[in-house]
Amino acid sequence: MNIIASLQQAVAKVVEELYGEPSDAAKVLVNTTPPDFTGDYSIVIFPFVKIAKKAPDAAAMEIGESLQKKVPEIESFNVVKGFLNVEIGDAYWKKFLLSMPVDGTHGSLPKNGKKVMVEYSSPNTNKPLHMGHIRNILLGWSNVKILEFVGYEVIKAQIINDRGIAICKSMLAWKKFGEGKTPESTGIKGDHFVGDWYVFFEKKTMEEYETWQQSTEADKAYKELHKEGENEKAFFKGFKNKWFNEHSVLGTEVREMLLKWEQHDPETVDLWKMMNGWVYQGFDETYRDLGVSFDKLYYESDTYLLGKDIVAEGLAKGAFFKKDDGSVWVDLTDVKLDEKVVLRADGTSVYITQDLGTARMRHKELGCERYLYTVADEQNYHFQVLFETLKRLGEPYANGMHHLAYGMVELPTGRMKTREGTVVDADDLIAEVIRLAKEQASERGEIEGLSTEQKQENLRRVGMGALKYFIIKVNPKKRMIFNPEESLDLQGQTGPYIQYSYVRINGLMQRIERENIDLSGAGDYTEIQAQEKELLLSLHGFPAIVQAAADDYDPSLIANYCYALAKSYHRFWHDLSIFNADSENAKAFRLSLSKAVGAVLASGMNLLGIEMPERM
RNA sequence: GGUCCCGUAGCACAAUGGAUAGUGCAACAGAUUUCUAAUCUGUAGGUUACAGGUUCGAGUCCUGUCGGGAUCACCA
Repeated sequence: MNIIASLQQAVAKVVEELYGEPSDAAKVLVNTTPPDFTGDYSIVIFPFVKIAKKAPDAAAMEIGESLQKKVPEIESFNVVKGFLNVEIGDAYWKKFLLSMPVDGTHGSLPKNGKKVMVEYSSPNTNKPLHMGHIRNILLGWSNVKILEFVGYEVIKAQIINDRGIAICKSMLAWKKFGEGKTPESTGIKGDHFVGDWYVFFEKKTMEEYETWQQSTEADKAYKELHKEGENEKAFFKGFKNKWFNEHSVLGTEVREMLLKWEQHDPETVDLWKMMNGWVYQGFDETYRDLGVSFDKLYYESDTYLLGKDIVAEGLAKGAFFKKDDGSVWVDLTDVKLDEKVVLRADGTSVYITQDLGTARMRHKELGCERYLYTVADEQNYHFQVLFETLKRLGEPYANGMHHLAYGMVELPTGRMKTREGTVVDADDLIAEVIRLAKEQASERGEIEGLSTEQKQENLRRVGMGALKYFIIKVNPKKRMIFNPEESLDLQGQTGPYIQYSYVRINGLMQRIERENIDLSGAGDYTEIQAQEKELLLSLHGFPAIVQAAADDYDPSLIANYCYALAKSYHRFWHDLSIFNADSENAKAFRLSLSKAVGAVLASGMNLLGIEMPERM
């Protein structure tokens, strides 16, 4: 058994024996001892002083003495201000190290037979992926890996928002002004190509709007509708949506196009398929660069009409009610949410209608125990409403629903805005960080003995490691500020820092192989140093970190863990000789320790979707 | 205005209610006859927004104030 669990149980037992009151072993607090104190683990004694009817230090001494008799691994203990610090004997640590798997399975759990779906990315097809998508994708992917690691079968899914007015704007712009150009003919990546036409549409619309503002019609609208003291500029800014819906030629045309699409007009559907096809080719490339994939693709064009049957059921069950105009609502005011419409008066769906339908359809298809929706926290309210509504409908999977919410990514100048051109494009960012890695590598001089392809691949991993680590290390729930210029450091608390410690270990492992070094003396090493103990404690704690990350859906815990482990390793490397160690046993031990650290680093980073370079 | 989230060093981020609030960047000063210096060591930087409360113990929990953000569409 894990020593921490042993300590917890022993403490609970000792407390009961000494003071006659049972206590919960799981609630006994065992921390790693801070560096300034002696010991490996510290047990917090304060919770027991009341029942002990003694001063904290006296109770701690008493518990410590009984504990030492019960737990043979305890070598010594000391008491400081109500903390019981225990030191674990080297025998335990050596045994731990030699029994720790180095094949990447340390901390993993056997298959538990349960299924989880993780939905992530879920882009719109009218524009390329940006910084915000990257956070979403890395978070989703990382959760997939972590859940698999602790035993779940995970289904990776995305819903592609492939329909609606937005994609029609791109389609219309291309049809009117595209002159038959294609991504192929222009050499522009498909998703960017289609996104460019969306932007072009917006530009043309603005031109039309500005021209219209000179018309007598506009003059009339201003005179009739402007607020007291509102000048023309302010008025027309606020009037834009109304103008687009009621006066714009392009607006009319694009709405006609959407209508044609909904009526399955063959020409429109063909155009839609062709342009979305371009977008998917582009997305595939970005997903490949990010190293992610999906098991299930859902298209909004297939799901947007779902959910009406559920609404009818809900109405019959009395979970929903109908208003006089025929619209259907759910009343959630008793749980501090509002009344929400679930079906329009004309019988057409709203956003939540299709989400209700999609949830049921997916459960029927996948039968998962849990469903995770990786979506930005601006939709918190929507998911509260969705999940609560599913519960009221009595859907059997409703309690397994979870909104994996994450904070928005902002720039130092504020939110990213398409219109202001401040959106950080995903592909640009990926290219830039790899370029940066190459630039910095060339300043460091050549690595010998590698082919050009190997070098390129290593540097790609370094660049992507920097980018991914920078994003995934932040607690997902928090908003994050992304500074593209300053943020992609390759020094300090970064992906490359961790990768570098792995590369150092990799060098050792190659030498072990080259020189056919025997590691069997590791168990006979007798003087574990502080730097070594630090590593052992860290390796020992990895499974608990993974479990916490899985429980909280929080990969940043693993990111911070990997950094701490790498930092300990760099210090160990600096302070202690490995191949030139004082004894053969020390050498064997340090090499074994290095091997274990390398395995856990690679495994931890893999859970974050980060690959390790062999050399750098 | 209602609801929810956030406020930690110049900046970016840590800290299951536990010891003296940590780490990186930026700044300054050092370390390479030794397994890769994308490394290591040191200096400086804090009334954890503010005011109360609960607790043996509060950055963390509760209340209020101030500041920031999200959301409250028959949009998605």
